[in-house]
Formats: sequence, structure tokens, C-alpha cells
Amino acid sequence: MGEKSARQTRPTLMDVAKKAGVSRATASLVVRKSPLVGAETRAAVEAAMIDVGYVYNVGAAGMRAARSRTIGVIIPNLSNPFFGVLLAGIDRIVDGAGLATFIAHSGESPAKQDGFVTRMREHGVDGLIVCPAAGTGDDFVPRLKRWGMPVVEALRTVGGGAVDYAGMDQRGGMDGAVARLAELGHDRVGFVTANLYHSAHDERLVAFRAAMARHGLQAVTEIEIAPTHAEAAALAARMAGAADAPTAWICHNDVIGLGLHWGFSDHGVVPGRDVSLIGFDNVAETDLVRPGLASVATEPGEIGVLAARLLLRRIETPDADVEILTVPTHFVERASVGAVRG
Amino acid sequence: MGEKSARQTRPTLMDVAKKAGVSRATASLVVRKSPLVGAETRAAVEAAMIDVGYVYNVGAAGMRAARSRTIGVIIPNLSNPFFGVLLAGIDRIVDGAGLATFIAHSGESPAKQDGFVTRMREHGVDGLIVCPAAGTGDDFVPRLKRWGMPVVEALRTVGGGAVDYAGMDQRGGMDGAVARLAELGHDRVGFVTANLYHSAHDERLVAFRAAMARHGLQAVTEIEIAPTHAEAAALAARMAGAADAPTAWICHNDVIGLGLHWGFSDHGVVPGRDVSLIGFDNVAETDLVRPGLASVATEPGEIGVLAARLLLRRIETPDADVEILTVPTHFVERASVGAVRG
DNA sequence: GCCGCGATTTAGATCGATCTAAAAGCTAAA
DNA sequence: TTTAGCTTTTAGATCGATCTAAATCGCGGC
Repeated sequence: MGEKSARQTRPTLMDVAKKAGVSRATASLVVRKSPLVGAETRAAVEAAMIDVGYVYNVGAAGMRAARSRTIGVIIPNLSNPFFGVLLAGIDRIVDGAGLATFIAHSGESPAKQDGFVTRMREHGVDGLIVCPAAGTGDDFVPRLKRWGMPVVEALRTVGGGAVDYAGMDQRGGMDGAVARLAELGHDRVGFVTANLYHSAHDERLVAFRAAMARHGLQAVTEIEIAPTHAEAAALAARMAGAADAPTAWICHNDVIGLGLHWGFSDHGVVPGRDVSLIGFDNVAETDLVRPGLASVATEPGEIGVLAARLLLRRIETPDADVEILTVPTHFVERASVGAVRG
Repeated sequence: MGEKSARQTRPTLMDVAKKAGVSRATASLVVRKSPLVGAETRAAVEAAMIDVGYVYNVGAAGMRAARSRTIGVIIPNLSNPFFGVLLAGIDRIVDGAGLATFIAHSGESPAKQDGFVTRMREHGVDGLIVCPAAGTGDDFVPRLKRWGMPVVEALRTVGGGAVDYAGMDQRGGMDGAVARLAELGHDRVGFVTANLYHSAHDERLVAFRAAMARHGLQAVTEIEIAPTHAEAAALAARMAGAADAPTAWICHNDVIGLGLHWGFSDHGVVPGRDVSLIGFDNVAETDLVRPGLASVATEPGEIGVLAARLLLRRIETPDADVEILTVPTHFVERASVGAVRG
């Protein structure tokens, strides 16, 4: 207080230049690490920068250079740790490349998502990584491309358009899961899917049907519920006493899988003995329940890394060929899976 | 392709002004919703904006106006869903105020955290919400304030300096937990804390001791471990057979609590019957394990909302009095807690 | 008809960097 | 000594908005 009456104003490149006895342009070359400046000039400017406490102004720089050194990420649901890990993977690569990340939480709402896209455009982000909210319209990505925005889709894709994509190969893990069930003698297998419609939703369902057909099993039931622990537990309660219920269940994700586990256990149906359960995503909690929940492992962190790399490449070379990257998935067996009771 | 050979260039306020037949300055007043412009002029400009497909350039605006309409958030660990919920709370308020959020993941590393602070300053964020990484030095916040950066601490605080803070009142929930244990006849209670040193770590320990003293109980053991499921399970394995082990455990967080639950269960020590367990944070998973893990409920989303409000206020009025906000916590009983075995 | 006053509108400077194109320095060849 | 050809440095325009201070427009009162 009172030390300076004027609102404090940060030193600019001009101040640095003056201090170092060079021109603004030369100082600018130094901050950009251009090879054009002489060694002693560079040293003098760098010393001056420290001396005056210079802080680079990315905004001003980006204005002239027409790039913000900023990207945007739109995530549908931050309270799912799965997306937290994805985000951490993205951040690692993006930060390593010297860019900063805007984050937005769509809450699975396409309307909110559109709002964020506008905001990101206003902020002039250099590119966007999107995991589209369930129910996103087919025109979403084409519109972004029409605006010249570099885009990468992660985990989910909409509209089937030609756009870079980083996701997972659902089939490998699904096949492993179904194969194991077949081996254990299960022939009536149910699938529980979520009522959020997006590409991963469909892919897992399709992968399930394909794997079942491949192993000559019949899908007794495909049920769709809201992906919450409580809804899944309620479903298990209904199934616990049902005649001709499947002897094994595969679930769209671990939230549903853990919920079924809860519901069955509470009704005296022991997973791994009376019913077999398999989830998807292999989150940390699958190890905590007794018996442990078998699950298909996916690598959200790795997918984040790939998505970020794709985006950086797209920003660098906007006309590069579209690339689709998938990381493999694999079945992780735990005690929730057992031989069919006979 | 080929429609325009020139690299596409976004329309500017100048284009809008020309289209509407007004000056750049007037158009600027319209986008800023100034009451100075006449109704029909405003309408004409707004029509022109839509007509030319105008996108506001926040960067350019911020340059002159010396504010970026941007804030930064530094989070220690995105894979913990607790922080995801915090982030969602922050985002809701910040977005509502028309600002965008930069997010950074320190991974509990003070060095990475410093790097992010630099990046945020370079981007000219209007303020910062920080949940300081464990081990952050006492000078961290004072340095930020010296730079004139509006700061709010969330969940954790370092250096005890005068700075806005949004956190939780650990004592209420802790007291509820200890009171219930006393009522059930436990008199030997252990506490498991984490080896990550930050204010919340200390607060919970202090709250534990105070509550124990208040209820005339003795703290048999205070153990410090790495906060992972596996470490906690290993601890439980060691304790399962130990003579004079506590009859009840309270844990720094649910990760440790769930890990103990796992370890005890695997060694035939049944939570709620042979030992009582209480966690902290009341994450969704406490309901999934059998018996359910009792826990102290905290509200990360609510804390995020408060932190965001504090920051917006601080940005608005930099000289406002420092405010410390805490949301109450409360004990949530589940079957992992039971009467001491006689 | 002229003046004053509130309501609108505007020209021009400005924010802090980058870009372009040209100037200045330097060495070595003619 | 001059010149060609580097390397290094620089002046000045520029990005797209906001700000300041002044100009312009209407309109009622003298």
C-alpha cells in the first residue's frame, strides 16, 4: 500500500530492451529463442529480463502471431474419475509443448457444449479436444471444421465425419471377457448398457453381440438403465429372483458393474458363485469390493496422451491426413467371475 | 478448398461496423452492452454481427482493457474424483460469470506448480484458485500476492498468510464420528493419516485429537502411510492379528478407509463386527463395499462454488477484507461401525 | 434564430507483442 | 579501396479490440 500510487504495471519488452540497450525487436527475438541474435546480445537481454522481472505476455504475442498457445478440452462429466485421468494425460502432453489448457464441463448437455465452443472461439484457442456430450448433433464437428478449428475427438465420435480420433478398441477386451465366460460354461449372458447414447455406447453393444456370436452364445437380455450405482443395484434386485435370468452379466461400465455387484450381494446372490459379473474400464474400485469385480481394462491416460498428440499435429499441419488411433483393451479377471452353477 | 485462396481470416469489429454503417467505437459499445448506444443503432449492429459471422476476440479486448476474462485453477490430483467434483463446482460459477477456466494438474509437485503459475501469469489470468501441492513452501502465496495476483486457496492453505480461503470444517464431522464410537463403547481408537503434508492433513489430525479428548478417549495409535488402497490394505493385514490393536479406526480419507476395509476383510476381520472403520469424504464408493464404509461427508462441489465466488469478489474489489469460508461436515453412519465386542 | 444541454457517435491513441523489409556491421574476395 | 555476401539489428506497420476526449445531433427555452 502507498508504496506506489499508480496501479502496478508489468514491465514490457520495451522496458527489457531499454535496460539491455537494444531494440524492442531484438528483445522479441530473444524471448522467442531465435537463432538470429548474437550470443552476447542474447545474454544481455536475458539478464535484463530477470533484472526488471519481465513476464511474457502471451495474449499480446498471440494477437499479432494469430495463435494463442492455448487449447480447449470439453469433458462430459468431471466427477467420473475416468475423465480425470484422461485430462491428466492430455495436460501432460499439452503442457510439455508449452501450451495451456482451457477446460470445460458439459455435464452431457449439448447446449452447454455449444456455449463452451463459442467461448473457446472467443478466446481464440488453437484447437479443441472434445469428448462429445451424449446426444450431440451430427453437425457439431462439421461446423467446427467449417470454422477452421482444429478438432480431435476423444473416446466418443459423432456424425462419423472425417476427423482425428483417439479412442479404444472395445473388441479385444470384450472378446476376452466373453471367451472366458464361454469357457466357464455360461451360455446365457446378459448385457447392461447405459441410457446415454454416444458412439462408445454403441461400440460396446456391437462388440458384445459380435463376441457372443463368435463364441456361439446367446444374448438372453440387453437392458438399458441410467448409469448410476443405485439404478444398477435396483436392477439386480429385480433379477435376483427371476427365473431364467442370465447366469452372467457384462456391463457397459464399472459404475453399472459395481452397482449390480452391490444389488446382488444384498439379495444373497453371491457374485462369482451364483452369478458372474464383468464391468468395463477397470477403475480402482473394482479391487475394493468382495469378491473383486472382473473388468475390461481401458487406458484413459494413454488415450488422453494420444488425443493431445493428434491435436498438436493437426495444429502444426492442418492438411494432414485424418488419423484414427485406438488403444487396445484387455480383460482383467477377478473373483466375480466363476463357473456356471450346475 | 479453393473457395478462398487466402488463409481464412475472421471478421473483426471493423467489418461489423462497416456493414452496419457505424464506427468501430460504436460497434465496440454494442458488444460490451453499453447503455450509451441508441436502440436502432444497437439493432443494426447486432444484425451486422450475425450477418458477417462475427466472433468476439477476447484476447485483443483484454489487451487494451488489461483483463483477460480468464482464471487459473491448480489441482494436485485429477484422478481423485473428489477434485473432479471441486472443479465442476468452480466451473459452474466461473462460467456463469462469463469467464473461462485454465486448468493445471500439479501432481502434488511444488515444482510443477511453480511452472504453472508462471504459465498462468504469462496468460494474464485475472486470478488463481489453488489447492496447493503437498510440500508447497510458505512463500508461495506471498509471492503471488506480491505480483498482484488475486488468489484464493481451496481445501488446503499454506503459510497461514492472510488470503481468501474456502475449505471445510473438519471438526463437526470428526466430532460426530468420535462421539458415535464412544457411544458404542470403543475406548481404543486409532487414526491413520497420509504421508502428504498439507493443512488438511494437519487439521484432521488435530480435530481427531480434540474430539478424542472431548470424549475422554485415548488415541492408541496414530499411523502414517501412503494414501493408496494397497498400502492401507497392507496395514490392515499387519493389524489383523496384533494384540491390543484399536477396536476402531478413523482414516484421513476414504482411499485409506476403503483400503483398510479391503485388508481387514481379506484377513477375516469383519468391519462393523470385529473392528469399526470410518473414512473421510464420503465418496460414492463407500456405499459399494459390504458392509458399507461409514464416513465423514464433505462437499467438494460446494467448496468449489465458494472458492469461485471468493475469487470473483477479490478480482472485483482487490482490497476487500480477507474472507475464510468453511462448509460444515457431518458423520454418515454405515454398517462398518458397530458396538465394541465384549 | 441562437444557445445550452443531454444523448449519441466518433476519430485517434493505445495496449504489448510480432512481422516485414531494410539498414548496419563485418569479413573476405576483387 | 570497393564490393559482395553474410550475420545481426532495427524502425515502423500491424494484430483487434478499448479508452479518452471531443464532435455531432436533437430539441426545448430565451
